[in-house]
Amino acid sequence: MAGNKFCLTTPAYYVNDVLHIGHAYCTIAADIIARFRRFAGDDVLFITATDEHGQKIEDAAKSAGIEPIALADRIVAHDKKVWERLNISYDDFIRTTEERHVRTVESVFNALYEKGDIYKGMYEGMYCTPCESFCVESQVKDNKCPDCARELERIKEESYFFKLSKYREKLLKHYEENPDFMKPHSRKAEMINIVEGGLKDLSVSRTAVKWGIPVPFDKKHVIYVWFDALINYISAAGYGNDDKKFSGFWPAELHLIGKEIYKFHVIIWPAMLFAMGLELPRTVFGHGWWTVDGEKMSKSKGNVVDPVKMADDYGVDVFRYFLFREVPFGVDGDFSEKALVVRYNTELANDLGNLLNRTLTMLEKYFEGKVPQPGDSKDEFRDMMEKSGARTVEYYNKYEISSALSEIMKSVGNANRYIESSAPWKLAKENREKLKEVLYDLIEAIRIITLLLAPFMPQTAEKIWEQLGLESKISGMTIRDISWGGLKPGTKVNKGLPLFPKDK
RNA sequence: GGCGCGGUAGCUCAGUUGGUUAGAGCAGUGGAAUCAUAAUCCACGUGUCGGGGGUUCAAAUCCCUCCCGCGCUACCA
Repeated sequence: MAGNKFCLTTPAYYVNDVLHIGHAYCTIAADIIARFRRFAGDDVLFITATDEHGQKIEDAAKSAGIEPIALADRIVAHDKKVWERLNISYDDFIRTTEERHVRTVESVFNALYEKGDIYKGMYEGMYCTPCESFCVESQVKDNKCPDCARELERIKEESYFFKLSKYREKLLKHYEENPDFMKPHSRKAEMINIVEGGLKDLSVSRTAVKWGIPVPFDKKHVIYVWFDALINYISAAGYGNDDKKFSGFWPAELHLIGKEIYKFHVIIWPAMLFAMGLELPRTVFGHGWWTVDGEKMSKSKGNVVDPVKMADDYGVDVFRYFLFREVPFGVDGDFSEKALVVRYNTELANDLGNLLNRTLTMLEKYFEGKVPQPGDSKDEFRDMMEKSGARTVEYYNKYEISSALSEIMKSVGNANRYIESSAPWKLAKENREKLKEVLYDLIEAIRIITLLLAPFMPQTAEKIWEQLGLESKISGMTIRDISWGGLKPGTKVNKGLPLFPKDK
């Protein structure tokens, strides 16, 4: 496992909108996995991106009275601050307006054109002149525009097409042979149906749009934003600009995305990669969506959750914890501050925070704050904790990060129960040797729990680490350090303030 | 319309390839304990597993059908 190259990505976020809980959710998930992979010894390339071309940006810039690139610059600066605030450890942040990306897109477009997988044709569709846009035909009723309800006309427009249809069988074969290509599995059937039902070639250029990457050999066309944006994954991985890097990091292990853009990532993008002769990412994981207090999130309702505000009000780690604790990773869920406060009080303050606090207090009280010499017998508690740790690692490996977190919290529960059943306060009077064993077990269990929890709550983990009195930095720890017995007897603990105070 | 995903305890949800009296957390009630942020631990659930039908020795789990909620339906992300 050690030394594996591990590339993972978030989507390229469109810069016409301010980041909300949905973007944060996806990026934090990627961050958790990236942190775990580094912990597991992998050489990680964690890529996030912004998608900056297209009609929407052009329009937004116009109404703001600035150039599109100026608008994008502004949003990008903001996004970077948000990611910093949320403790996102990305290795690369690529913008689709960057030179390295533009050149890659151009060369891909050229290559596919030469190969014949991109060809010039006519796009025919229902066009709404006032909206200046084509409408999705299946949504058109009575020849009226679904957006503005005005009359549509059927028009033809010159366009370049990507031969998506050519890759139908190859895609189906790939799905068949790689059961973990699409995760979670509940999203699979629909995609297979779509592909089986037949694929139409995809229009990949626009003449009405100005803000984008021009087709290299036909400048009146601009490359369709999706075709452009998807390529960010390989331009950031080094394709066309750093071959050595690219050969190490591609194929990506994981594309993390929201379910709304699943189709682009399991049908269109793989077909593009086939056309380029590149390998497909190992896994595309489509996570669910958040509602807020039971309602759909929307600007008009004014209930859009601002991740920075949540981090300010409750703490970054608490927010990160909640997102993956409340809802199984992959399905839809509901966000509410009320639920967040309940989890804070019960699980973080009462269970985890108090576990650390009571254990350190006993250590101070009975052993002057020094970790005692453990017994050499392998007890039931230790066995249980080791098994739980192994399960946690398995879940991480499968990207079932909510299950990983849930397993960690089970360990916390086990430790609290162990205190009750062994009653150290009695042992202090009756059985000094046994007391040593129990307290060593507890403090060692906390150390391991902290390592496993660190990808979710990096700052909290550091704080616990300090309180445990450990000299080495937690960031330097590896997966080998979760094996039992790593804590040296004699270590002087350093009890501090409660991790999760309850005066909220 | 087509395709897909859901409908399990008051609430939020787990339930792998069908198999002992259907589980967890939260909330509620009672109790124990005192190391601790009055935190912790234990005990307590007559749930039509959306409705109906079927397959089977056996179904929340497979098949059919109906009802309800949600999403997608391809190129203004």
